[in-house]
Amino acid sequence: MARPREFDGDSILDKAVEAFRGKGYEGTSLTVLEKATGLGRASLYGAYGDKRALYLAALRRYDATRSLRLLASLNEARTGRAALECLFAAVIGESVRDPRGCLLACAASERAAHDEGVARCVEGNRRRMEGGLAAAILRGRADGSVKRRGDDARTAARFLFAAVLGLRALAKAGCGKSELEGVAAEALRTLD
Amino acid sequence: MARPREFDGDSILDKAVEAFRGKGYEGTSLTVLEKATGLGRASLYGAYGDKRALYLAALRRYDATRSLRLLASLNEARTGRAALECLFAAVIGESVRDPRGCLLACAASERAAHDEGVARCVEGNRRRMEGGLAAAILRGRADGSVKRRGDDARTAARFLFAAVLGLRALAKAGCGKSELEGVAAEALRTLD
DNA sequence: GACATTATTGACTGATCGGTCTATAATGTG
DNA sequence: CACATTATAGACCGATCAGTCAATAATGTC
Repeated sequence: MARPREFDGDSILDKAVEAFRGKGYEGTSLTVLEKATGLGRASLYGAYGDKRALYLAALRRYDATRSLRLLASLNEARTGRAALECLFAAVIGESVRDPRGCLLACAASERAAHDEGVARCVEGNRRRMEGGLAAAILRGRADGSVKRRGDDARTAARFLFAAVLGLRALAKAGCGKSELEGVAAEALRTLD
Repeated sequence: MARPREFDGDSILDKAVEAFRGKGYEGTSLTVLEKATGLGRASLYGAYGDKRALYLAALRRYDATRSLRLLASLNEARTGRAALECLFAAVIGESVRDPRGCLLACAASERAAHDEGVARCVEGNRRRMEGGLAAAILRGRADGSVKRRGDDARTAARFLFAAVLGLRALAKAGCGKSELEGVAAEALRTLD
């Protein structure tokens, strides 16, 4: 047998995520990634291949942890409507707290147009988010907390996802918490 | 007197905009910018100072032309409501046509968090857009094409701007035209 | 404990980065 | 036409980029 890895792959990816969130793909050098992860360059290359692969792995890890946690929280609230309100509140809190924003959103903006792997990851995240939001809307219709039944839940869910992305972008454009809350309230009003 | 410039500043900035839209600030080298603008490096430095200043000038130029044109078109439609519908249709067409997306949105995502000048430009654009959208909403209320009067026009306008940003982000996440149109329709429904 | 195998470290590579410098060209003024 | 001034072109700069390599360290198997 050979010498075993000295690190845990996921915790390294979590550190890489934090590094990439700071300055994006092009703006984050391997020297920075070495310092952030505490690993030598050759270890990173041995484990992930090259910078692009490391970025993709970090992106998938980010998607797997943060976005799934967001979706899981949808099932904790008492009603479908309350779940959606919680999600918007969480997104706003996050956006206000950390000006670097969502790695998936940054990846979409910076790289989706010319990196197939990033595009696929971003699209997969969108579909999963839409699915979770649609489920919450259907639950709300069933428990009476979501009155509107006019259009199909998938479109309504896609609209809410657009609102989430819009909120994140607004935060980058200097909107404060109370303004974001007003926008979220307006978006949620479409459920009435 | 001295030797005159051989180029027109604005048309150079337009070319720089196209270059930066391709790969962002960090991903666009001065060699690429030389090729895109047709100018030598020293000319670019003489005219704009450094890369960051050139980027900022290109961003302001982009804001001054494209965003103002978008706002001006708001005044051409017959009703306030029609103006807003046109604007959403224009944004969707643009997003579907060009996968690189809006330079202001990219700048916000990539650089607003650590570049004061970019942050100011992005915020200024947001305020101007919100102002234009609020005016269209008020016009719609006056001509009867916008029924809803519940909340203040500024918040409604900010919501619509978030929807525009959300649509652009959705396009990057692989949404097709018809899906974007569904989302835009949902957003405009808040005016009823 | 010798061996095969893999991880780690840190020096090293050529390429490219943003930015500068020098030499030359082009202008209006006197 | 000489001059002061500024623009242009292209060579050049040190720094940094992503990626590689050779030497060493750590493991399980036999």
